[in-house]
Amino acid sequence: RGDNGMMFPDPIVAAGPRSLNTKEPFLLEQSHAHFGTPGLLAIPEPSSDNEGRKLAKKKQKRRLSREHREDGDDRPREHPFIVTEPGELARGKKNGLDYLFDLYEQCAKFLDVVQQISKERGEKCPTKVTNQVFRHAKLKGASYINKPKMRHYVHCFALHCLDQEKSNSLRKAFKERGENVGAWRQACYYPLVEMARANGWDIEGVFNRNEKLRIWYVPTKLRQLCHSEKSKDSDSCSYE
Amino acid sequence: RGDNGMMFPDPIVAAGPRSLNTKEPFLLEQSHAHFGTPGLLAIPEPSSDNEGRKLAKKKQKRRLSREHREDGDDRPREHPFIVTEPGELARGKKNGLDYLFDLYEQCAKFLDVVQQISKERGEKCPTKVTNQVFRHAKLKGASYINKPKMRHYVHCFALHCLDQEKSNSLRKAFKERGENVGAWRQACYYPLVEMARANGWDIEGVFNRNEKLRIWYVPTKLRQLCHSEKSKDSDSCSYE
DNA sequence: AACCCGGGCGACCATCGGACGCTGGTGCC
DNA sequence: GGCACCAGCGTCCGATGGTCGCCCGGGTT
Repeated sequence: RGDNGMMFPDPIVAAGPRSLNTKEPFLLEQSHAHFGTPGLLAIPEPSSDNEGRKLAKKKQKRRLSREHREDGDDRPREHPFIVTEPGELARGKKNGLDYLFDLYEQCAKFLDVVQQISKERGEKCPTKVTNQVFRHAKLKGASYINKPKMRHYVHCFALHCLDQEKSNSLRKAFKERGENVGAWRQACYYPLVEMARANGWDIEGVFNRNEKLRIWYVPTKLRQLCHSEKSKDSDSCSYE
Repeated sequence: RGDNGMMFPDPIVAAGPRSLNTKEPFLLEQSHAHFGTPGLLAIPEPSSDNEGRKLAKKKQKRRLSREHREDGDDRPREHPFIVTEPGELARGKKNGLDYLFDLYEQCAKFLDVVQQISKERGEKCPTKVTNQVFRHAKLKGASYINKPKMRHYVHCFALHCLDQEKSNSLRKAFKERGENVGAWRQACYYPLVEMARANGWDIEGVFNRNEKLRIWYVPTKLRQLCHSEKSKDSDSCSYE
């Protein structure tokens, strides 16, 4: 279970020092100034502004941003994932699946931090990995984490959490066959659908019952897959 | 506890038959045509369109809508609430607080229906009273239910759920003093803040632990109130 | 009838969850 | 070096939660 050695290539600083981080309010002083008697109702903090958000000049058709990238922060994209078996380090300019799954753990940690902060500030406390968490991760320098990527592989991580055994053998099989990441990713759906079937088709519940999965939204595709399989089942024994 | 007699004026049809409801897909046929082997992945239902949504020509600056209301559906606004004591029927063109609280029960029933439907369709299942629920209520003819109103009085309903006793006496007191609804509404915050204090300031938890409250979002104002009261507390015994 | 108080709820807004597809990195020949 | 493949993730989109304040109903004078 303790598979968190230094087997990962990328700059995993995981919530490193509050580096290049402009304007983090971070528990800005704001109490200490209680107003009059009905002060209970005189709520201050009008612009609590959850962690540095953008909102700056966003309507200027950011169409152009792609071409010339004037500024110097031109981060190269992450290396693509390849199918690796458990414990295997990816060779060349690739990332392995252990690293992929570690990203999910990192997100969980970022969520913890965000929850802590929002609790201290008396704000709504997220129970899932939300935009806010991705924003926070980026702010803390984990620029290699982003929403589309994490959402893309959620169900793969789900299989990894729910049936380590099956997940591992699937990885091995697909690696041997020389399949690409896309194929492996697709294949991860099937065992999960079976798991849902065994649990009365309550895929939401399957996620929620698992400590690490609870914080991830059930992917639409997986939910739909479960739904159509369920319909297929009840079709064959029609008029139940 | 069984305060659901026919003491309410409005047309409570509550979730009537699937009436004037254009294009309800409702479990549209879509299996039966399993594609090739990887057919499990060929998900149809591209436009599931959760219950009749509007989206029609919305960007035509509906600024003008208020003036002339051309069409005939000019529904008059609901009668204002007045402070009534438990069991008291409001006189004149007013609505009483028992009726207000009944509205919350009706929303709960609408949520049930929406959950049932979304489960049948294999869609995301709401756990709270969302926009979708309000939309459904309107669709079913409960046009007297609307989001701003329900959100406005949530904390009053919360007090009613969590401490019937205190809620009742507050109503009596404010009625006697001839206070208006706004004043009563404001007063409802204080007992709730005390309840939060007694529960480690976890107002979210207080809501979630109550069967009927669980489905309502904690109002921002209440959360902020709890937060500033908590800070006030820890201030006085500084450096704890 | 005229006035003013107070509150119902239409309409708006920032942000959210979700998804597509362009761009360009990568390995192979 | 050139090319074809494929996947990372910037960017967009409809819908959401949340709120403000306009408009007008209603009681009073």
